[in-house]
Amino acid sequence: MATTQTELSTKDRIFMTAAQLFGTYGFERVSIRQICEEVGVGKPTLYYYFKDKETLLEELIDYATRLGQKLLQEFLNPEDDFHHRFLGIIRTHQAYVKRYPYFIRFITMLNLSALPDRIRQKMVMIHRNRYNQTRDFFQEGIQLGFIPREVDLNVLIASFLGTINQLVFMDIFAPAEYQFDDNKVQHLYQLWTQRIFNQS
Amino acid sequence: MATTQTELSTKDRIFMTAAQLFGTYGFERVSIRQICEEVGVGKPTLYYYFKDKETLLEELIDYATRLGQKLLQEFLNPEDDFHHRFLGIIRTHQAYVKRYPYFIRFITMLNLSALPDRIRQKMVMIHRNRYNQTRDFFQEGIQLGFIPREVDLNVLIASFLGTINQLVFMDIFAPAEYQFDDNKVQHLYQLWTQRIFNQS
Amino acid sequence: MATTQTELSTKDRIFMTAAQLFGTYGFERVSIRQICEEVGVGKPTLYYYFKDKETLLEELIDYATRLGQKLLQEFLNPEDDFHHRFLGIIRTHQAYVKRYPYFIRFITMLNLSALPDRIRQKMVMIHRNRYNQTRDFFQEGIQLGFIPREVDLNVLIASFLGTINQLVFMDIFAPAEYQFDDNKVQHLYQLWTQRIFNQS
Amino acid sequence: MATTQTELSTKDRIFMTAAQLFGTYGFERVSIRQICEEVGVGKPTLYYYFKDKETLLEELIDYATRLGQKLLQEFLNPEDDFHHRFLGIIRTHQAYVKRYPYFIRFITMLNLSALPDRIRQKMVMIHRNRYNQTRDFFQEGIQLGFIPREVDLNVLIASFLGTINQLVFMDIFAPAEYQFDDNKVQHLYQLWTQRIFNQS
DNA sequence: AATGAATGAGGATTCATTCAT
DNA sequence: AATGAATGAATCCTCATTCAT
Repeated sequence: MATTQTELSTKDRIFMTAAQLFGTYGFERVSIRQICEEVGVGKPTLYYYFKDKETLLEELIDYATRLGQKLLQEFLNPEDDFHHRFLGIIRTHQAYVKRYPYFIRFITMLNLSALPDRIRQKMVMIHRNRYNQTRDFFQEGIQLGFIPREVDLNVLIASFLGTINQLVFMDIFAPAEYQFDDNKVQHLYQLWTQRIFNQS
Repeated sequence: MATTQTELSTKDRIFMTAAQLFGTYGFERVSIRQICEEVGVGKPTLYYYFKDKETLLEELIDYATRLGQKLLQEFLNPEDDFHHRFLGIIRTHQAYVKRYPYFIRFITMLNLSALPDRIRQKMVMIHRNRYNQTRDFFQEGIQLGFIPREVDLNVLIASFLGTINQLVFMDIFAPAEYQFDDNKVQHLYQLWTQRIFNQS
Repeated sequence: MATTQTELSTKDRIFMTAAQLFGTYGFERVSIRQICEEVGVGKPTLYYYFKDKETLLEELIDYATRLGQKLLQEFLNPEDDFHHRFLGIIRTHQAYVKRYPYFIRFITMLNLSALPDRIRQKMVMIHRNRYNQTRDFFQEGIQLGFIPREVDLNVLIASFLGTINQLVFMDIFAPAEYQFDDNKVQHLYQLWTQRIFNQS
Repeated sequence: MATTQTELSTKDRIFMTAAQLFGTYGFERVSIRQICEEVGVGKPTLYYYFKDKETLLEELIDYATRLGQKLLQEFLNPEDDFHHRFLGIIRTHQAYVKRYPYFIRFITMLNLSALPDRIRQKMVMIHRNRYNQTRDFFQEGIQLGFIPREVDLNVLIASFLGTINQLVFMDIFAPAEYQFDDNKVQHLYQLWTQRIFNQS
């Protein structure tokens, strides 16, 4: 019995369905029953693979995080110059939106306040890491002279992360009107390199 | 028995407590029982004032929206020049964070995907309005020559809204580290006026 | 609307039904649903009166304990002489069996090993208290010269408590054959006073 | 690979683990999963050896019963005189407690009321047999003149069985304080031979 | 002799909501 | 304006058990 590439194991089907449903309706509004019905298995099957609902969510978050890291490795070459790496970061996010629409939706729609405590703290850590990585990157930009010293670092980070988040959000939210496409990537890149960063 | 300014009616106590709890734990994770226990009334009392949980949420959203509109009127003088109005918009958001921390928390933390349909559509409208208002404002900026024509309007809007959202989010979320204070307002204003907008 | 003496409140009906069912099938084998169906109320009604299943059990134990204490006060006059008090203790147990057959069954059939931890510890305390009270009583008997000094106190206590327990158990268990009746009380009393205790 | 005396077959390991767990937590509170995890095998393995949970329990009971019978044969010599046989019966129980603490715990803690019907009836038979054997023994004692005729036979049986049960219970339950040791055996024997039985 | 994967039935508990008072 | 008592429907989760391998 040959298994084609697109045939998913029961566990993976549960995984994907959960990502989709959590991303669509939110963690609280999706019941175990709903997931199992969608997948076409009994509830105990889900519990065979995942300790509980919270753990399922946690594994999804870990998976989504790993996806992001892989993309980052793909698009961010440490040996590139500052501008190229900046572009790489933007492209990473765009690629996430385009390649894994379910997972970006899932992770974007996760509302901190509506999560169990343990998960909430995990998400806090993830946000913090992203913030710190961005800070380190921009600090290097300052030292390299690409970023004017009078610009407030925190405001700059908020501007970058906020903008990316917003573009992702709009793509997810109203894809008919606002695609996070190459055009947007280019314009965003130009806005920063030609306006915000110093011209060498 | 005199009623001092700080004594709230039962209805208002329910209202405020709900805002606080929804903002802290999310709509789904707060039960009617929890609200009533916090307020110290029986559940039928809540239902005396609000048709159901959804309606309570809706009224909270309306109220939060009205708060925002009032602040906008206070900080945005239509007769001011473009730059001042731009600053006014930033200040409106900052004022919201500082004056009504419960409500900004409540409205920011509302997860689009986790809401009942009717409410969800209401939120969609609110987001859309905010987007359109921002677009109109920037279009005026383009016509007035403050904004370079080669900048993509959608990217610009995403940059502005996303940045503001991010600053609000950080203030709510890690107030010890990232206050949305006057300093941030100034730096954000300078970033846009000195870098992004054209220098006249 | 006159309420006769035998009409029980919903809470009391739940209480009594639970005692009966727990006594008959054991704590674990009785479901909340079963209790509610028997009483004719919905499950949330039970939870309105009792925090959870464990608490219901605990309140039943407390109630059964209080019943026993009341009976002890009725049958054990501290001013009586040693022999009469000894008889009083036996009579207390007999009265429990006859007056509150549901509760004696309930409390007798509670198996230590099959209980939630907290309840288990509570039962341990109850057993210990009963043991200590019996020990104090017999120690007085030793000092008064009714009990020969060469008898081991622990063995004596075990003999007394064990015998009483066995008589109760048999009455509950095979009431058709072994009633814990006045006849049994008399014979037990005579066995101890004429054989085990010293003859003055 | 040599199998030493202490290495148990998988079936025996399941058997012993079940005895221990049932004795500790009660039949109902121990799940098949728990047993299998403790033993380190999958659930189907258990079902390979035992038809179902009820059967497992039944086999355990049979085994425990056989253990008791063997001990009885060891300690009760039919050719001994009445007093020695009486001592033998006490010693049998003591030996059970000391040699097979798991099984005595298991069998003592089995709650009649909380068992499946078939098992319950089996236990009823076991209790009844024990009662009848004790009755036969004491009846012989009456005929032999060791037991005064005015003593009620049922009360006497209840006294003996109840006392033994209580001593076992205390040993199981609070082994630090009340060991069913040789000292207890001696004192119990003396209490009956010197006080309750006739002095020849 | 043993297992990974699956299931139907049922467990305790909580939800938003309502009725009579 | 407020409450005590009650409910149907849903929640997450676990149970004993089985099938194909």
